[in-house]
Amino acid sequence: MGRRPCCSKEGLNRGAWSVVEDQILMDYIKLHGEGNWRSLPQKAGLNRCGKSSRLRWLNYLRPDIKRGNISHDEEELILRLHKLLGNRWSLITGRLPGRTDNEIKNYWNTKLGKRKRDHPSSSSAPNSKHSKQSENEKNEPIDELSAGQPKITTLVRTKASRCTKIFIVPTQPRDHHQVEEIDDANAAVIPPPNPMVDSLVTQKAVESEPCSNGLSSLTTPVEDNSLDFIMNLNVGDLCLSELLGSEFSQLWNPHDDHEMIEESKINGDNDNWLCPSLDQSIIYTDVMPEDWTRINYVETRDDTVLHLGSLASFLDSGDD
DNA sequence: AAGCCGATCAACCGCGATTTG
DNA sequence: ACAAATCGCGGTTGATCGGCT
Repeated sequence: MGRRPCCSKEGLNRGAWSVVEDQILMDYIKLHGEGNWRSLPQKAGLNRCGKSSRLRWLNYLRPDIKRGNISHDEEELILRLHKLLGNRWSLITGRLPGRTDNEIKNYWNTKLGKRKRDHPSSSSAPNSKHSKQSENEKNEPIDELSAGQPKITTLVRTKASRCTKIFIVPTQPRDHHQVEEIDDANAAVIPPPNPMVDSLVTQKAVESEPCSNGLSSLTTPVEDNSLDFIMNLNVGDLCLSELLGSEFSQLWNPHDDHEMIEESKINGDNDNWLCPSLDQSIIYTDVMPEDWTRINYVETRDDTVLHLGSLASFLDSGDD
């Protein structure tokens, strides 16, 4: 694929931006909007390459950028999201309105990463030029999602995939170890794109490595307790990212099962239901809304299993 | 005062992904 | 279907600053 270097032109300004350059760029974008970065500098009368202009705008000049120190809450969130997502700065930034990925990345590398180094008992490895990560550590978030949960021996990945099945636990005890297959026709999903989280974390399926909570394969019922069972729900093209873009703490709250599920039967002309906690994703299934709160595992298309309960408690807790 | 060093952060670079023609 | 153009991301660099000797 042919690809010209961005700044092949000789004589372009480089390095720090001057006040005048900033003003020119801001004025131009105010008038013409963002985009067309390659041609923007020429049209705006800037002696910069498009890439540099874009970066300057996104990381510094954008009006919605939040200035000032990272708050304690933001820091906590960064720590938790980094555990979850690894060095997916753009995703992490998506949860921190007004912050830029560059800012969060720098903050991590200089403050949080250093702190982690100083306290090696903590989970995430730093990623700094002063202390390079090993290949194994690099970009690989640490699996602490199951902290406080039944232990699952898993590898956490930040790889996009789509979920194909959801395992849920019913409110009322039903036939023990019952497995239901939902008709594909009732399993279409039309989720809107979620700009906040477009990727996800999956946990490697544990087919050959039974974990303590009893999940040993995708077809073997979970045995959290004697009343639990797995409903094998085919949700078609449900993108797992939509699930992950939702509030798991709300999705998974065993003490407050029905809170998030409102009267949301769609149109009243079919048996499909909207799960409001899934970031307005519309999920058409035969499953009654109350069952959504007990989603326990999501199996993805690449045979990985996401343990939603672990994620929920992880996102819910402020602990390390 | 001068030099060194570490911390910080804006900016650059390379590359994969996506869009466009 | 393909190539080119563009975008966006994550890793890295380098200028600057402040503290220390």
